[in-house]
Amino acid sequence: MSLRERKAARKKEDILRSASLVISRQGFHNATMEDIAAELLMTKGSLYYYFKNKEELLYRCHDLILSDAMDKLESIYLEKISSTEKIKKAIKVHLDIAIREKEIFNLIVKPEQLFSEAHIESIISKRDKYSGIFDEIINQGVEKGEFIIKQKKMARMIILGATNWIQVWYSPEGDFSKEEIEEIYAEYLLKMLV
Amino acid sequence: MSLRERKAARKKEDILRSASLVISRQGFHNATMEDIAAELLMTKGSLYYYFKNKEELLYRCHDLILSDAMDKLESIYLEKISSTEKIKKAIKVHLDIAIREKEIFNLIVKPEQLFSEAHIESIISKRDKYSGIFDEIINQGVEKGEFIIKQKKMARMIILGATNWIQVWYSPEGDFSKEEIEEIYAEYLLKMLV
Amino acid sequence: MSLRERKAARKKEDILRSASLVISRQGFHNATMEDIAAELLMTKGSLYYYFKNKEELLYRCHDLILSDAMDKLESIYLEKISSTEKIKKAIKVHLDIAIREKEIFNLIVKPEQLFSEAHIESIISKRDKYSGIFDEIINQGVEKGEFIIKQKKMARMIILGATNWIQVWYSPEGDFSKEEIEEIYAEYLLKMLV
Amino acid sequence: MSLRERKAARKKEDILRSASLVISRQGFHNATMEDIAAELLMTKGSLYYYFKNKEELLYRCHDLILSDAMDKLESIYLEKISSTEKIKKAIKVHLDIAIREKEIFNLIVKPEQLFSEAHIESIISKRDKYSGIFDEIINQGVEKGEFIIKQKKMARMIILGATNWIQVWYSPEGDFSKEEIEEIYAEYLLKMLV
DNA sequence: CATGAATGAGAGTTCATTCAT
DNA sequence: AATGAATGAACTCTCATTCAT
Repeated sequence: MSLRERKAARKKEDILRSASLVISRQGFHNATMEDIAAELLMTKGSLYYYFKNKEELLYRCHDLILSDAMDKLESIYLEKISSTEKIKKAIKVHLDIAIREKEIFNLIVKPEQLFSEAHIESIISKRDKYSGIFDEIINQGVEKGEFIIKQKKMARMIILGATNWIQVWYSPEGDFSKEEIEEIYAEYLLKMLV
Repeated sequence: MSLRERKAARKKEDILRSASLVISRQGFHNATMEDIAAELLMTKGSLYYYFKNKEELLYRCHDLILSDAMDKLESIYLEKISSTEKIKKAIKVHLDIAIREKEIFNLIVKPEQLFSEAHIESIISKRDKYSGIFDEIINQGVEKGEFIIKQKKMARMIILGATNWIQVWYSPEGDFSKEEIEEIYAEYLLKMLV
Repeated sequence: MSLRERKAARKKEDILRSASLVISRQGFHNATMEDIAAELLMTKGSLYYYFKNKEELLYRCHDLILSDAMDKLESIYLEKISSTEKIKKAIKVHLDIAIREKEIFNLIVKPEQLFSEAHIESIISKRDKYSGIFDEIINQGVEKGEFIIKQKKMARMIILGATNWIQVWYSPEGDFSKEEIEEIYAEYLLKMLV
Repeated sequence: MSLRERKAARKKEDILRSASLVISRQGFHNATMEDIAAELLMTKGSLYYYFKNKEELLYRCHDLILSDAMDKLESIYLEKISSTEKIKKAIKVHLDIAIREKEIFNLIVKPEQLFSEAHIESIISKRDKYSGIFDEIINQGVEKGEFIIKQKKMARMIILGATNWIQVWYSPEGDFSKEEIEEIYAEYLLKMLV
């Protein structure tokens, strides 16, 4: 990759970061291209130099965060620790991202309302892959006898639902630190599995 | 209430129902005033006779559903049954509404993005009141020794998060009936409390 | 048709007329929706109440003029006169329209550049039908021995080309009146056929 | 002319050729500076080194082709052949260019829509000069008794109109070869003059 | 010389809202 | 009470043009 290309790649990332920020603040539907550009002191026209349209930009945004989440989750999955530890760590990581990227994470919820067919498939498949790791961890735990749960899919849904919800109420100024919250969530959700 | 007023009240309800329907189908951001009117074979201009603007309409819509949920929840709260039974019933009722009114329920999640300051306070207070009943049920359970849980608020958050999330994946064509799902959810979430 | 509908139909026609005018003045590519609306003292948004988008509006515009031309041409075709008279009259009518609706007539030339697949077929078929009447007149003339020409299609092309071209140079202030020009064109082009 | 200047001149020609190509393919209104540059594997910014803006480029493009046509037409005019032969040759040459440079030739039709006042005069004067040669040929033919036609200007208009029109329908895959078409056109249009 | 990047004006389109009838 | 019609602001997107490097 040449210097030029690296610069362009960096700029693209900057834009995605800016987009994430604006979206987190205003929600996607209220985030205009102008807003996103303004955040970077650019003009909206310039965005189109890097992304062919708004959907593409949003898609990349979404993809970036989901990929990042995937990486973290996968490396937990590969660790040599008990399933109990794995699910706890997974919950914490998921909470962490859900707090940081709240709006983007919401895109994962209803991609149909925002993305056209061109992207929807890829998004859903990535989302399923992500959930799949949770399933795997739960499966292993059940096999090893660490977890006692019959409806494994449902348990995963409960876990993801509960953790995603955190965006709604979490505030850095709250009574508990992020770490404390993560610890409690992990502990409580684990009670459900054992 | 005069006949005329009763007629108008009835019409307002019709509109709210129609709005709920359209919003559930398309999401709010994709539900135009025209869509809502069309559902009732009206024209969008007429809606403004009953509601002063779109936000007002959406607010009433939201309010209606939340009030309905409140009523159901309160009557459960007042029943003479164990806290365990109460929380189970509450979870089931909440799931029921979340499934039926998925899009409207989303409004509860982030009212700031849609509602202006005129309504936001009322919405949040109603939402808090609703959550408060869950808190009460949990509190009573703990006091009576039915539940063993320290972070009661957090537990409530987990319960509401998990149940709200159901809209994302529930489909009438799925492997489980709505009743089965409700049963499993109630059972699993209860494990967390005891 | 109710009064309302008649009014709306009339308005649509007004818009088409306005569009024709603006297009004649500025060419389609330079005719914006705003220009067209301004001609009628409307705002561009209103146009969308009557036509779903610019292409649709342009298509209707084009269709109106071509249909009108068709009617005139067909009635000439059905007259009980010699082929010589018919082709003369046809040429005059065509010149007449070409002068009046110069830009719109140009649409007939290159529909591909402006219309999407939704309309292109209908346009081409109408255009072909129009040319077809010229062909018929020529055919009949040849059969009856009035015309002596081998390449009938080519002759038709020459006639239409020559007459369409008139938009380029005709001016009401020129040396000849429109009627004189039509007479001369008809006479000269006829020489080619006999 | 220095080496540098010669190089620049050559490049300018390349650009004009490329522009002609792109315009022929897409029409001017759909031919962007980017398209033209891409054809030469350049970036659009570079075009501005050679031409001060798009209009200038288009003007030169147009000028090049018209000058070329002029040259060919003039040399025919100077040949020692009958007026009949001259007009035939002129028609064929004109058809040839009209087919090859269809879109550019269209510019000749309505320069007002594309060119600003800075160029319009020069374009019209060149166009008139071009037409003037046709007039001259016709004049000579009439003087020599080869042609019998009163409205000479009108006859020239018919000829140019008919021949320009060929762009609309000519296709290399058609029933007739280009040469056959040219022959027929020349023959038929001549019938009008004699 | 050439390019990558940025700009800004303007286009088409959507939609909540208003209002005379 | 209801509607048809009109409006205007906001949005996405395009593209000729500029300019530092």
